[in-house]
Amino acid sequence: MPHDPAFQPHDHSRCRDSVMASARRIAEGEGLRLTPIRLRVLEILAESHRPLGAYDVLERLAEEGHPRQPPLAYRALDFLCANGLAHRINRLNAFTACRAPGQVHVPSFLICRACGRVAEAAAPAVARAVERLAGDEGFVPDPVGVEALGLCPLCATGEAGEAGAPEAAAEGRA
Amino acid sequence: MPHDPAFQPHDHSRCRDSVMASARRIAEGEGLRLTPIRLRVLEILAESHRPLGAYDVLERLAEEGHPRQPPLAYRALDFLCANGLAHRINRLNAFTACRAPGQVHVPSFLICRACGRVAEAAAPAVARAVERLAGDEGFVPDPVGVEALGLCPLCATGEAGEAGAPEAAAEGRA
DNA sequence: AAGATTCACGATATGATATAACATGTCAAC
DNA sequence: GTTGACATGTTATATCATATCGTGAATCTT
Repeated sequence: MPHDPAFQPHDHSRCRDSVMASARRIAEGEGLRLTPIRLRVLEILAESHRPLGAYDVLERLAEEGHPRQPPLAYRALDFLCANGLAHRINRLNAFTACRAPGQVHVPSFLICRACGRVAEAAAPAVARAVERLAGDEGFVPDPVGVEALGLCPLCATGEAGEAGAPEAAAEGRA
Repeated sequence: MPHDPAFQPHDHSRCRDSVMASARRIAEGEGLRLTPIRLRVLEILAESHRPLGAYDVLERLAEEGHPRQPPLAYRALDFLCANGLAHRINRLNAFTACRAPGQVHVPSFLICRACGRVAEAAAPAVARAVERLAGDEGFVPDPVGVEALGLCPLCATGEAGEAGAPEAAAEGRA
């Protein structure tokens, strides 16, 4: 049972640092321009295992002295998503840092509807199942991920209280 | 190769009628109140194989003399979705009539990014793959469907022109 | 180094999607 | 015929996203 760190207590600063290090490495390799704002936005996303809305990100930026203008956040988020450093979760209109940049290209998400945390996983079996389904219809699918709502291990067992884990209040959108 | 009707030329009035008949049957069976507005909204959705935004629906209602107030559309859409007569496609912020009400409870969608048409299919293999993935994490998923973007048979082969099928202009959002 | 090019960012405005809140109407049960 | 449940009317606002144009900094070219 390889519990995803997102659903276990752990040291956030470590996974944030790991995300940032990967991002820098990848940006270097691909010649991406990781400007201060883009870096900071990625860091903001990486500091939480809960997806953040564009306006949540904007709010943080504003607190740090940036102008409170939506394009500021959307541009950075679009850039990060386009380059595989972050993902958009349509179901939530929200964004999350990619936890395995450069590796997982078609992420699936497990979204806890109680505490809001999200785990990212490669799900080749899901993609295969979709391709089989699509093939029957003559449909040619782009790479497919899935956004699965449900209960994370902590909330399912009530260990952490379903209303939200201790870190909930401090960590982004409820 | 059981091509989905959504991706083949066919008589829309027939599938609309079939959807409406099923809806009435189900509503009767479950004691749902299919009011005129709800019926009309379902019919509007059923007349197209392209999903419609809430404001598209609202526009049609307005043309028919209803007030142009968002809650009018959202209430009907929410009702239809809650009772399995329509589905929301998060990826598009749009709605589509359920093509198999009472049968498919966890629909997957094949969304053509060229012509905008959407086919609905049961995809138990997808759900199983997600459940397996989730199980590894101790995550308990709600029933899962997938919203797969790609090219439908017509657009993939260029048979119908990728800019949109003949019916495109007449039928809802581009 | 000067000029050209590219692209990130600043700034304003607006568009698109969705819901809160409260009032009114309708119908059926009792 | 009153009550209660629920659908709808109405106003206002919240939330999410993009168009557009100007400015400035970095890089490229010569």
